[in-house]
Amino acid sequence: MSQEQSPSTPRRGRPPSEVARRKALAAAHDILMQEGFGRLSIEAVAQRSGVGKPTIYRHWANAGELAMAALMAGVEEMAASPGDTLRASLRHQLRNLVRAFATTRGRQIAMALAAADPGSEFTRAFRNRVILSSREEGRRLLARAADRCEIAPPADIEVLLDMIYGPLFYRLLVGHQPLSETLADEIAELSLRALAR
Amino acid sequence: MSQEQSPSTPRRGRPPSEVARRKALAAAHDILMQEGFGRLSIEAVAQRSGVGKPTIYRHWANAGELAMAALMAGVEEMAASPGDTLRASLRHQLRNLVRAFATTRGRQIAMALAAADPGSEFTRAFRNRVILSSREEGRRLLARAADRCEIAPPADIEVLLDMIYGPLFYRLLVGHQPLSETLADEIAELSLRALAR
Amino acid sequence: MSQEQSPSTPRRGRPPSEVARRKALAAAHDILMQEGFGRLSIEAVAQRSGVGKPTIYRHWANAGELAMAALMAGVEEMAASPGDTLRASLRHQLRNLVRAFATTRGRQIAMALAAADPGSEFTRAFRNRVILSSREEGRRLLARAADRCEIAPPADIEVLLDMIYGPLFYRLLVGHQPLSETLADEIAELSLRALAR
Amino acid sequence: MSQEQSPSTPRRGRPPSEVARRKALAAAHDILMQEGFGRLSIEAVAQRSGVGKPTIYRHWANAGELAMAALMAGVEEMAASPGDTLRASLRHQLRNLVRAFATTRGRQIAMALAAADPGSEFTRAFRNRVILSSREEGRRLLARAADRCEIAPPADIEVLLDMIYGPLFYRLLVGHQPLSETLADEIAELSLRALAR
DNA sequence: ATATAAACGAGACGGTACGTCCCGTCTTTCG
DNA sequence: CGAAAGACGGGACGTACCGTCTCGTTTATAT
Repeated sequence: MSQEQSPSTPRRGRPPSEVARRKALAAAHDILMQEGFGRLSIEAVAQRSGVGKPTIYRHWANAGELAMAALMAGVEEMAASPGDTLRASLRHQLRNLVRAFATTRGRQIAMALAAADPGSEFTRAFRNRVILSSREEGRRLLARAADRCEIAPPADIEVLLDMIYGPLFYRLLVGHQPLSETLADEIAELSLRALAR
Repeated sequence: MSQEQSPSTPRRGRPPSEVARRKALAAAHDILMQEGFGRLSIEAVAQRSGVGKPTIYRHWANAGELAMAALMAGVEEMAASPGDTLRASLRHQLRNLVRAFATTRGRQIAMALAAADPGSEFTRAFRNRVILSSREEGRRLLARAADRCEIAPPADIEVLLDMIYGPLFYRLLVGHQPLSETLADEIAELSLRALAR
Repeated sequence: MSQEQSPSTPRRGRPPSEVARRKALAAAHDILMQEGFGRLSIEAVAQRSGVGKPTIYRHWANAGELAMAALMAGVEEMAASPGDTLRASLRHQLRNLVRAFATTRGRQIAMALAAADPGSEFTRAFRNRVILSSREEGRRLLARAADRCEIAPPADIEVLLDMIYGPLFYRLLVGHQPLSETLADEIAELSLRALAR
Repeated sequence: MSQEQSPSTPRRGRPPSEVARRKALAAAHDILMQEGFGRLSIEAVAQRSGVGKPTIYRHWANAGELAMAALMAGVEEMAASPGDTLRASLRHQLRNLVRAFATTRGRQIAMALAAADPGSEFTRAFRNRVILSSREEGRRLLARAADRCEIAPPADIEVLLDMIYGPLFYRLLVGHQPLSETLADEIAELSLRALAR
């Protein structure tokens, strides 16, 4: 993995393919952050990274996939949200999410998702890892709270989850209101009220 | 339609052709429905409509704006949702929305919005007319219900509105669950529970 | 009082504006001198002169004709070349021609002629007034010299004239040698030698 | 970068396709002959030849250069003009030239030259190969004749050459007289008279 | 005096072509 | 062999002008 190279002979031998892959991803990420999704082209990535276009096409089918790959790379799996009560852990998770998405990257993630071929395998992976992982974490939080008899088991947990996590993407996409900590706290509050026995 | 002339504008020269504008919009709409947002190019619209490219550019700055205009044109202002109770009228509105967005046009609307320049005047108009008009109608419904003392005045109405209308766009964009009537009904139910005094 | 009418037309309505015609010509001339023949467009002339495009098209059929008109306007009919002998008058005329064509306008004249529709009435007029008038003057000079018995009447005067005036356009168009006074003098000299009895 | 290879074979990457180049040239030539210089557009050449526009622009900077290249391609270097005397060889060469230029191609050559950027490298090459090569051949003929003591060495050979070859382009461009064999013969005759000792 | 009518400027129209960018594919050379 | 470099046929971009066509506005006669 780490092909240590002597600094005096930088271009000796053929660079490993993993290096090319990473250079392409890094260049794609830079372009996304600096110029936006609309300016991300295979051509530009090849030029900026020094990786050949055919090599890029060997890894990703089109610019959309490359964008999703670049955006996925930077996402660390959201750690389980700590907290003694459902309120506390939900608040904690939502605040993290708001912080994560109220950035340039957040906007690019939404655009990449909207532009992606909805049926593609790659899109599904991106959706699960980047968009729906928090929703699944939320499902676990609710299940644990129900186990603790902190709440009644919700009738339609899918809709409830969408009401918790949907507003974030709604605001991110539509932009009528900012992604703020208040939003996170208030969603947690209202969700709990809807679950009150 | 409106023959009113701005009194300040003397309007020299040949006036823009309403016919050309409509032909371009119709062609754009057809392409969106038949081939999708990604295939909507000014070139294709010009060819299909018989309208010259410069004329199209005189009306819209790029393909995104043209798409939004075409999608906006078909949207009739959502009529005030009837119903004696908040529950009834909210259910009615949400079912209408679900029906409206669970279509090809719905998907195209989401993609157009995601791809649009967020700061543009045109984007703002599209957002307000197509995306946020239902949200404003919901605000009116809630206000009337509070007036009738049917519910307590909600603490943070903005977040509540996002929890009502956000899930629709969340599902539309992410596609993890279908836009169904059950969703509409369940959102209405849970929202009311969160508002219970 | 004066019931005088043009015999052919009663001339109702507003007469064509001589001012507009002149403004267009002046603007065309300026563009030719400053930017060259290739940049002369009806659009640019309309913009620079403040004259409407249709008005320009009422006077000239295309940019080429307008260019020729503008170039013709500045050409004063070459006065009869003075001189006691053929040598003197030919030298005088050729020096004048060299001076006239070794300018920006000279180059534009050649380009306008090359680009013009060879069969057009306008082109013929331009050719006769701007290009061939000097050749006709040369014909007169030769005839007069023959009358004076200064030279023998040339066998093929057309070819001789082309050998006198052709080199100017050859150098103008091809640019392999400059248009200089030496050229003028040498042409006169060699022509006389060819005519020596 | 410092490891610059020998200039003979430095070529990395896919080499330019000679086939594409030739197809473009052939299409350009056809258009010139059938429709004329004014109708030669890069677009039309791309369409007719099946070569992509960017590929055409990789070879030639604009339609003018492409036209010159197409016109140059068909010109076989004028073989040395045979003949025992200067009169014979000059006559022979001029008759060939007249025949070569009294065609559609001849007219297109004149127009291409007039429209070309006079300073461009390409224009210079065209001028030398197509326009001035005959003039250089004429210089050689005259030098040889002077060596043979057939004529006196001319005082200003440049002007003499222009008087020999200028009339052809003069007639070609202005069109007041046809390019005929008589012209060729008469030019030869008059030139010799001017050179008579 | 007041129509009437022609020419005016402005400017939008359907087009053609421009020259550029990027697509995704393909050759070729090199390490 | 795999990866770089880079040309290829394509297609769309957004712009410049083309030459034509309304518009509403002068400007001159002809009623």
